[in-house]
Amino acid sequence: MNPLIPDIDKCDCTIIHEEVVSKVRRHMPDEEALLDLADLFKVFGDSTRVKILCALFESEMCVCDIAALLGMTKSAISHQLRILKQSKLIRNRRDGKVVYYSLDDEHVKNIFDQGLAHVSE
Amino acid sequence: MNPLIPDIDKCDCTIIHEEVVSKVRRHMPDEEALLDLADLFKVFGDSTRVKILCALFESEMCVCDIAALLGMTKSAISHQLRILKQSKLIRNRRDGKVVYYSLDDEHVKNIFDQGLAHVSE
DNA sequence: AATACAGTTGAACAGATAATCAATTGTTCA
DNA sequence: TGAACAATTGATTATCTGTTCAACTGTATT
Repeated sequence: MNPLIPDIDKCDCTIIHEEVVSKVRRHMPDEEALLDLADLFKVFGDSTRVKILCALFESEMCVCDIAALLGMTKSAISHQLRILKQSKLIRNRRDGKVVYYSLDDEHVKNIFDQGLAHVSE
Repeated sequence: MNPLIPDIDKCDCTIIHEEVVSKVRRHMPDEEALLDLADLFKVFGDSTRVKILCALFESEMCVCDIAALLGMTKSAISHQLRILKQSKLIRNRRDGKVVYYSLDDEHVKNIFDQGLAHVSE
């Protein structure tokens, strides 16, 4: 094995631009950060969750409200709210029988705006 | 059917905050834009594609380079590059036998930076 | 205590998805 | 022309994921 090109023995091809690969490798974020980043975008990658987040940009809402807004069952919404909460994107508070959900992150709006800028081109 | 609350007959619950729901509904982006937005984030929601995009932040790369960098087969990389290209996030140019890929969108970096800001908290 | 209702949960099913493998295309060079 | 290699493609398979359904929890009200 060529000692100059470690960690790439799994690749089924000849290295064409060795300097480029090692330069890029030095600048890449940690593996763990990239996995977390992909997981975050995975949460954004569902239209139901996107709609929920967009709704919460405007106002705090209870599960019933969101279900009515999106024309879906409370169960389906609740499952998605759980995922959004696990990702620390939303928070909730209980008032009697009603549970209100709201945004818990200031980055989401920026991310969505940039995303909308891309898709509307 | 109550004419004051259209479009929500599929919901299995009593409307609790009718004013909130209709106010939010007025401010929501178009259904189509939200579906496109979710599809865009779906593309970002895979660690292989995230790594490819991060790599291309640094430098134009050929399929071989990317495969070597990530320790994956050219085939697997090529499949993902196709998805990224369909989403107009990257472009390519051919030089002889080699195909070089590079970024084709200025929003991606901003989106990733905001995303990394969220996950690193 | 009993009823009503907002919300949650877990199992199950259908649809989507990413890596693998084998076959193929496209280009260079001898 | 044919060998070599970068890259692409389609089918297959294992895995993941979102909704549905039924059962359940928690709180208020009578």
